[in-house]
Amino acid sequence: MRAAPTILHLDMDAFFAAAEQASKPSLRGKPVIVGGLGPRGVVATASYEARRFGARSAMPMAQARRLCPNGAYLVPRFGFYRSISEQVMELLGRLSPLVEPLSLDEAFVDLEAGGVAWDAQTAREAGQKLRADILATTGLTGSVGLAGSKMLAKIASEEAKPDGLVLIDPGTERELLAPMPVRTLPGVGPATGEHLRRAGMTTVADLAEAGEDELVRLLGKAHGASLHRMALGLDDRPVVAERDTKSVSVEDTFDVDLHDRVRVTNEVGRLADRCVQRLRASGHSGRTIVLKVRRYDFSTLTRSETLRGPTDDPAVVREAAGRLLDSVDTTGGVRLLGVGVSGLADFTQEDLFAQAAAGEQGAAEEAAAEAEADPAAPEQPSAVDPAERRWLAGHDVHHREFGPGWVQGSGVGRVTVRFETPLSAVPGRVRTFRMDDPDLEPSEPLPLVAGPEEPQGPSEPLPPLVAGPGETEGGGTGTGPGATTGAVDQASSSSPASRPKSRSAPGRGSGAAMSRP
DNA sequence: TCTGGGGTCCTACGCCTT
DNA sequence: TCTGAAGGCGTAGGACCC
Repeated sequence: MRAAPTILHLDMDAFFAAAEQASKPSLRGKPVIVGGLGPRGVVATASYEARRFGARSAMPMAQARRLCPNGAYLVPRFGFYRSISEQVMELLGRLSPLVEPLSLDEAFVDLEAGGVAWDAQTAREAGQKLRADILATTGLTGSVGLAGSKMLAKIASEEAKPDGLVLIDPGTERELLAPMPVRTLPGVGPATGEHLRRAGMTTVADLAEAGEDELVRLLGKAHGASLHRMALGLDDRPVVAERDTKSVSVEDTFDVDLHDRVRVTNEVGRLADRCVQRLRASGHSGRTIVLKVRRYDFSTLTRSETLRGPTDDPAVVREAAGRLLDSVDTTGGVRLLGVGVSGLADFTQEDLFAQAAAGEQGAAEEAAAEAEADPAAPEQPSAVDPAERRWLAGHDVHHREFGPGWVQGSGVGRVTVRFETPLSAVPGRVRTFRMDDPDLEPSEPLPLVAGPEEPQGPSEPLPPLVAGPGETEGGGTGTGPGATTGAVDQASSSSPASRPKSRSAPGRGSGAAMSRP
């Protein structure tokens, strides 16, 4: 196989954290951790500075705080990240009609289909231009992998991180893959990795040598066969521009386990309503209702029910979810509940039987439920006082007197704001206000880079502020109940050039198969 | 002070139909 | 008419990914 390396994989570097650093000059060069800040939150993204302390994605937030006590801890702002992602995807769309987004910060592009690359040289040029365009448009860096297949392009972009480009020369794939750990291959997670390790296979070469039959015996037909092909460097999966949604679901983990059955029932109803809202927003209806329950001991079970026809009726979904809940024992406590709909259709085929079952509860109840459903709630599942909910760590605000800034911390009736914008040359000043200060309002994120005709942001620190009661220089009100972020000023800065992420030695120095420009 | 949220895919099993 | 095989469907759970 000597396919030209015209499959491009783009991976934005520490995307959420990098976006926050670009948005907040005072956080640049400092450890930033984005994720759930509740007692059961986990890390979504850690900046490279934070990774030097050991913070990693999917790590419990409490553990990250122990490892990196001086980091800045922020809640995700998905709307903000989505707007940046759209800019990036638009740049990818200029390269080819075949763009396959994997998430907000990752995508495959078939450069050959777009006619912008046909060999290693032209692919490399397209990749370099893309990285420059992304930096100019968003102010953020992305890493690019180029290879003849999706699997290898992804491995290449991983090797390129951060802020690099790696191209895998055709014909070198097997030699390159051989010494790599089995976990390098897509589809090999902790469980499969351990399974293979017990069978004596730790490298990709071990998988290739084991043969397809042995892998099928160990892992099953589909997984075993595909893994063997991957181990040989064979991957002919095409770049697919559009994928149909298969299911829609919502779930909440509660800060404290729920024991009250009535509360559990109410939460399931609330989740069902939220699920239907998203189902409708996506233009779908669905036949199969799924209830997910994670119990106090982290054991998870699902129950599902398939209706006679697809529905997007909240009352029908609520009823089905309620019936499913009836078959689940929740004594002992529930830490997570979820409601999903699968078996999607593009239209609503009214299920007369289900409608009839809904009975007279009908419209009034539905209207009440929809009114209750809080569109702002999804990113903040736990019930908090509305006055506090407005001041989530990291979110943008505007003060009538002091201008734009962001919430550095909140708690005990106060909110601490740092007044700076993405274009500020130096970190801005910090000031603390009462949570109900009428001059302070939430605001939309500001652009990360100056547009051609946009006015520059303050290039100097804001004028000295008269120190008022509660003013802090040190940052967040990280103590007391409800505190949502920690101070960052004491954090040691780190070199942006550092490469904190551990890199697998195999593959590097195993011949010149990979090349960084 | 362990372990989020939103997905996809695969496997296994029982039941039902052909 | 009975029986067994094959296959589709519904259900439940596990693994993986970002």
